[in-house]
Amino acid sequence: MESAFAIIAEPSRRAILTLLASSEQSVGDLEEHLQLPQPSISKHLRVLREAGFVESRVDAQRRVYRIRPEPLKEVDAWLEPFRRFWSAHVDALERHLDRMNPTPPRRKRKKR
Amino acid sequence: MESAFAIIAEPSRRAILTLLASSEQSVGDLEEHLQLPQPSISKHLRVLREAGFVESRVDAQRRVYRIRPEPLKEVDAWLEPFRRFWSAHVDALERHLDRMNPTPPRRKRKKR
DNA sequence: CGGCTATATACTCGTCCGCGTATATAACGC
DNA sequence: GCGTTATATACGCGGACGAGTATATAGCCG
Repeated sequence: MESAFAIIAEPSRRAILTLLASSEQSVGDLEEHLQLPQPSISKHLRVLREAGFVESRVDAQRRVYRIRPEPLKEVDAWLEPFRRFWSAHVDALERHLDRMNPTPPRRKRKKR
Repeated sequence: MESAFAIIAEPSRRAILTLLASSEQSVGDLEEHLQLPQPSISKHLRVLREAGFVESRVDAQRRVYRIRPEPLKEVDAWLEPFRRFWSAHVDALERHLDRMNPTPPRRKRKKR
């Protein structure tokens, strides 16, 4: 298990991260919100922790987990080359679309 | 194979997408750039196509593939709640960091 | 100390998926 | 039509990983 992408491929882990995005949570909190068996939560948290997505603080018997942004930043950075396909000026996208569907200007429609 | 996240968990598929981000490419082009066996490329392209990441155009015997942005937009959108952890004003992040590491102001260091 | 709560780990099982190899389909040029 | 090129599909294998169950660890309170 290496890349940040493989980590967030798991739906439960994404759910955990989304919950932690709003505020830090204990394992019990997560268990309650996600309706998942506790060992499952702990296991996912371990994966997330070892990959640097989260870190934990000790509060008595509880372990409170919080987000660490670095790996997600990495994902965000990977998306960069693709943003031109939707963001900002639609021109680039349209040119791209046009190139693949030549839209013959002023000509008898051949097929559909 | 459902979520966009699962699709881009695969390194070869990310490589394909990155190549296609710069310009459309035939299967042979991809094969050459990525140094992967052709059946592997075709199989990954199939997955990407069925998940809506790419679409193909026919050019004689060649199939030329190009990016379709929608699924990546979805990933981009999912990242939104996390951007506050790094982007824009660092204040939010710092407050977050402070909360977990109280930084007792002016006190004898206990541990570490 | 003893029981309770909170969390982590161990282990087995079934499944999914990428890889490699072989083969099928299809369009080109002669 | 035939050989060749370009791409897709079929199949079997092995490894990885998530789910579930059981158990271990650790800190709390009385």
